[in-house]
Amino acid sequence: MFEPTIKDIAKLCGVGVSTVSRAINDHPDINPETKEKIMDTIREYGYIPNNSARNLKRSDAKAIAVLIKGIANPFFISMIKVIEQECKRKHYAMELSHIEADEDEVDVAQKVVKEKRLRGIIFLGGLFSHSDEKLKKLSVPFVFSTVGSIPENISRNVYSSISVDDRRESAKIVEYLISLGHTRIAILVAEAEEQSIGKLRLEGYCDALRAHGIELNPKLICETRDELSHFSMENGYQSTKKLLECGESFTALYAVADALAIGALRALYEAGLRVPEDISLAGYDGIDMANYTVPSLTTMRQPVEEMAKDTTKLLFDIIAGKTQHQHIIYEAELKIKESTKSLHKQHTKNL
Amino acid sequence: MFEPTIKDIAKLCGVGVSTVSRAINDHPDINPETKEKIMDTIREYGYIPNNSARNLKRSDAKAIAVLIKGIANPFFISMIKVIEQECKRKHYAMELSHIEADEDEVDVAQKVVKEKRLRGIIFLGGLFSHSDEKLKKLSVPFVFSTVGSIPENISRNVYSSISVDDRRESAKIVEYLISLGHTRIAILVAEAEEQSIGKLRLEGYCDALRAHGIELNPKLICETRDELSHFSMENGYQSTKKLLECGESFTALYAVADALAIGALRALYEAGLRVPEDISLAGYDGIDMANYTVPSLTTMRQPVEEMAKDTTKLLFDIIAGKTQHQHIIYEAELKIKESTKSLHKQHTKNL
DNA sequence: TTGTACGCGTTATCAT
DNA sequence: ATGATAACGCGTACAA
Repeated sequence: MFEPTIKDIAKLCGVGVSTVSRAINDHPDINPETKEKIMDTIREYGYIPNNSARNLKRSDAKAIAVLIKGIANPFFISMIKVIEQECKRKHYAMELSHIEADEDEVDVAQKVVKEKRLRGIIFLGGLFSHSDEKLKKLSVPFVFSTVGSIPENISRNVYSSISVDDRRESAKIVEYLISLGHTRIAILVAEAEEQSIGKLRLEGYCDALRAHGIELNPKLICETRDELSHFSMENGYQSTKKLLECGESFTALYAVADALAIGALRALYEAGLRVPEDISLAGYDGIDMANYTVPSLTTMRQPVEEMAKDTTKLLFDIIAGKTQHQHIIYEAELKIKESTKSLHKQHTKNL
Repeated sequence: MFEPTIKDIAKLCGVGVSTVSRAINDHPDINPETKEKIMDTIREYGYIPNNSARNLKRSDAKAIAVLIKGIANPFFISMIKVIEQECKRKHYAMELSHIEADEDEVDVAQKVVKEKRLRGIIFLGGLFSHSDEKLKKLSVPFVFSTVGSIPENISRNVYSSISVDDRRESAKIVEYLISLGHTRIAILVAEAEEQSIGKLRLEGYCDALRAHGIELNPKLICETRDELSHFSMENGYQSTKKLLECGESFTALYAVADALAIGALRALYEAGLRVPEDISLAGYDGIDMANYTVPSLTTMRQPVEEMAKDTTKLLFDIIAGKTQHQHIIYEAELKIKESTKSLHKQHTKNL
């Protein structure tokens, strides 16, 4: 297969390479006829400009990159869609790139920037415990957006961030359970490592109990199995079974992710327990599916679309020099659905 | 911010550029001491090789690309994971790229190949109605893998494909419903355009009914709403409501995707209909979630992991010249769960 | 073992 | 309006 270059096309048309270049890139200073002839032969021979060569020359590319850590997260999918739309509106190209779990996001970012000459970066997911020094090496502005953890040591001037305060929001939903009269509240928590979102949500749970003088019962803290992927339904299912087997009684179960809650729902059903009559169940995230389970799931909804939109807008504003770096924290929204019930008799009807 | 090039590093170390190049690329013919010194200064100055320049020189990159059309599809996520693993095992790099709905996959593929000098391509999703002529322009082998439609006009020598015969498998699950004694079987179908997977699955439904002499009732064919995204739970929910409102009676409902079925499950529940006592419900796809609904969902499971694995293996084999192009068609697996029930009284206990 | 010099395919600058 | 040519940053043949 013959792969023509710009030179070949030039020769074929009997013109210089620069003329061909002008034709390709819609430059104004070219004779329409020449251009047409060139475009014809380009089509005929199936010429495709080499992007590497282009990027090599280019110093600026009216494009941004979105770097995702953890592509399995359904949140990111919906965020990407929104970001994509926003980029289109601004006539920016969007380069999507996937970072492996063991890769360093900043390193990858640097490479991509060099390669594609981008104007900015959006980080989706991943923890962000990088040193300021390292972050400063990134020559383009970037926004760290996550439905997940809020970074510590915020370096206000080095980058922007869009996040939800997991610990605080997690406490809120536990407070809600407490307000319903629950005191024996079990928690299903995955990946409780330092700085992880699981850990943060667990801390929120502890905060809420403490604030209401409810003693922490370690037996009610169910750390999900590490072999299974975090935040999977399977994991929620298995862990709930384990929790039930241990025999400690509880009236409410809080799963730190909706996916876990959905697995839990099934496990409770199989154990003959009715939700919410026997056990109240609450999730966290606000994924679409939570609306369709039977019973539908009480959860904390993270404003994903809004966050994605603002992330993009913020990045473009920074690129345009319209604003400094910002750190925006969103509130999640308590969505009360069918899976939770008050223990106070007089309230029963309202739920 | 100073962005050093290979020349800068060379100067800094007092060596030639080729020596630096050798150091970077782990060439054997270099003095270990020189190499160490070079690597040190590289670290110190934060030098990052420019990938565009590299790709420009390179003629072959021990890498493949995965081009996804429709990133929202949860299947692809699990397929990507598997493909990624396989690539790692073979020490191949994997370039993930996302094709927009309105983009031409072959065009994108050509660009990516030129840019990255890849050895092969995996197409995930998308219809594949490209002319042979166009396909031949792709200079590297490619495998078209889909849980979805099986391409017409198979050009056996131009490319490979891995697929499931949607029409046939769809007929199977309808046959199963028929075998349970159902004759008034409604279908929830999305995106019934020509050649789409929705259409194919609908045809399978028609095939099965016809084969059993059951007359097609147009009122029981519920085309989901186009405004909503295809195959979403919301769509399944809304469409089922519409179907129920139209008043036509049926004993079984077949949703051409599990996501639709999950929405349907909720709609049926809200209408006071019990599954499977009042209505049997069947899905298609075999997504993870189908196991956790209450009741769990009878569905046709597509062997996603296996397909992904074989897709990768096939591509590597073709690259290595070990095999010709192949067209493999997988069977889906009927997973009988709680959502379907026999109408024959004597069988009730078995379900 | 190391350095020099060329070329990869393109765009931009400068003449013409 | 068009063509020649110099970069862009890197790998590599070849010479040393």
